[in-house]
Amino acid sequence: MAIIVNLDVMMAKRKISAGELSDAVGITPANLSILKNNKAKAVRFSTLCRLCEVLDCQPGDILEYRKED
Amino acid sequence: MAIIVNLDVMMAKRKISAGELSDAVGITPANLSILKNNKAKAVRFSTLCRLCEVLDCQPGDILEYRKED
DNA sequence: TAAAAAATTATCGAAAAACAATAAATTAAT
DNA sequence: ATTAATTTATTGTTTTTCGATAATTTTTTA
Repeated sequence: MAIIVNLDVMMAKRKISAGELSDAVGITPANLSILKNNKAKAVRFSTLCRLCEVLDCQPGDILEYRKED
Repeated sequence: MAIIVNLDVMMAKRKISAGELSDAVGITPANLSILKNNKAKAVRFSTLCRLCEVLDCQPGDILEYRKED
């Protein structure tokens, strides 16, 4: 029962590295890593917005609700 | 260029009112209203999680990235 | 159409969490 | 083995949620 952040799939599709993504989005590599590895407890819409913009995708491509766990 | 929170569609599908939803999710009606009317600047995953649980849906059913605006 | 109910907006304070900056540690790539 | 990239950790600042509450507005109902 958790929200899963899955950036890896879209990053692979767009062939973009964590460093490039953090740079394009405008957050530090450290903070992207926290988000990417499900250590974050919230997201600002401004950040989610930039992620969707750079990755050209929807929030649903990044966020998933899981019942188990 | 913004993240749109659209709870109305799923609320209509589940035939649940704002009052009932805020009650089931465990947040005040005031805070649900802020979220529901795009006045929030972030969401905690714990809140998004409970919304998905109660509405039996995915984050993508609630959050949308819009290029225009 | 008047009264009641529901929803929205506003304000305050407190707790939570993002985020930058930085450095250290780990992992991956060359 | 070296180098580069990523992850983890720490600290301090700023942002924002969220509860509580009240006032206002909108919607529903009698």
